[in-house]
Amino acid sequence: MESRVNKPQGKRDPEGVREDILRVAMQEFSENGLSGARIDEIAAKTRTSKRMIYYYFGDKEGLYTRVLEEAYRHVRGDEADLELDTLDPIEALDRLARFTFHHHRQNPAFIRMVMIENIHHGQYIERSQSIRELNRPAIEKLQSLLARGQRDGVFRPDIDALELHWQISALSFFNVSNRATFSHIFGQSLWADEAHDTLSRHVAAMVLRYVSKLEALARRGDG
Amino acid sequence: MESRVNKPQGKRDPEGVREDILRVAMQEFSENGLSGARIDEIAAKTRTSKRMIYYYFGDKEGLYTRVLEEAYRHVRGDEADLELDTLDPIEALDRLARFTFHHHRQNPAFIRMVMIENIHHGQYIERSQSIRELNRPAIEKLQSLLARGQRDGVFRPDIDALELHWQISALSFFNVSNRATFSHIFGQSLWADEAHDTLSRHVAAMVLRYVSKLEALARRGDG
DNA sequence: ATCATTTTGTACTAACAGGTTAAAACATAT
DNA sequence: ATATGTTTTAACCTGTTAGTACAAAATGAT
Repeated sequence: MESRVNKPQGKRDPEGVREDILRVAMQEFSENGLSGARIDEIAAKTRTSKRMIYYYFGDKEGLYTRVLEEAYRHVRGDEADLELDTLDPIEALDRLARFTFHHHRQNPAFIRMVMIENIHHGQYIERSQSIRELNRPAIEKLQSLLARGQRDGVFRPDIDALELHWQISALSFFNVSNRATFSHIFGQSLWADEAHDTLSRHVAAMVLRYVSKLEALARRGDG
Repeated sequence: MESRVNKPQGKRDPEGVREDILRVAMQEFSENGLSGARIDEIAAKTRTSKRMIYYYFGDKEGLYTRVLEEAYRHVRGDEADLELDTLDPIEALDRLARFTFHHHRQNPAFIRMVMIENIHHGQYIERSQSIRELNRPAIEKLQSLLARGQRDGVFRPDIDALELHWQISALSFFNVSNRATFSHIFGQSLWADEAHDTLSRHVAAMVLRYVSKLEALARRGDG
């Protein structure tokens, strides 16, 4: 999608090589896991050589760690453009929930990297300060959204922003992460294209119902 | 916990050996994944030898598949004793949600096996008919619970049992599966022992609010 | 011209890891 | 006892894989 802007005319392109390696490595790690991915396979799919992987990233774990960071960075970038401040709190929360659900669904490689990292008990993410800083702002935004809704009297006063973020994440993440086992057991119906919208609406509804005061719900008259 | 009842006095004990292997293999696979686990390591931790693993399970994938089945079997066994039929629908759903949340938290090895299997796109669970049959009844029970609540006029009529099961699972699963990354980014607060009860209550509340008619909620007067 | 950085290429290695060979010990039925 | 199938032991084999050694060259900035 977003390729580098200033490609050098000469034959050297260190940044390009790095990015090429990272792109291929993301593909391979997210598909096969840390121990499942093969350095030789990654090397073969880049336009450079195995030697360069070690030159730039040291070892397999170093490469994996950089890929993990890159996955978070790439995904959190998109979330900035939501402009929730311009909407009233209910609209904003509805939009946020649907966006998160949709966005996770669009980024299976990211989801898989996070799954893999959790299998490893988060031992590589622990080395990364930047990932933490990348994600914190999401809570603050949600916090201020909640505060607005509480000031307006439409949201319950005892809702915790972190917990709500957790709930939205859970519903959105699981939809991608557990699709294989869940749909083997219970069928594909929830993942048909038409069901996607429905599910997304229901997730948002669940969140809004949880957060809203009863009066506000009754006023909006949904069930 | 449940060890074999009739241990033979002689030196041979095929069933015991099988179970011993499965127990150790579950430990190793759930900890390290399919490609991360080591047959030699598994063998070393059993009271038998590597050769016996191949004798009983064919190859690594065969062993993994049996471990996966065993994980589902073990976990689904506990869910039968809930006796939801004796409670009124609201109580029953509350209890089901809390139980699921708690139960997932008590069985991290199961959660990890499911995560790992999803990383493999469910290619091993696909071979197992039994796992499907183990899980289907859960939906039927939930379906009849919903029907009761709808008959009583306390639940909304347009709630889908499969979708609701999915939602409860998502909230309960994510709590275990993503603990490492989530708590690295946002802190440990949601996983403190005291927070467990709170979170569990909130998950149940979220589910009940989603499912209930507004009148029924107002009558119960919770916010 | 100098010099650090980046790239290429090949061959190698040492450990590892999944899987096998072959034969012995055991249990049981006849 | 002997025959027969099952379970267990111990040593062995082979392909794979992360990572390196070594050597040299192309490039770009100063």
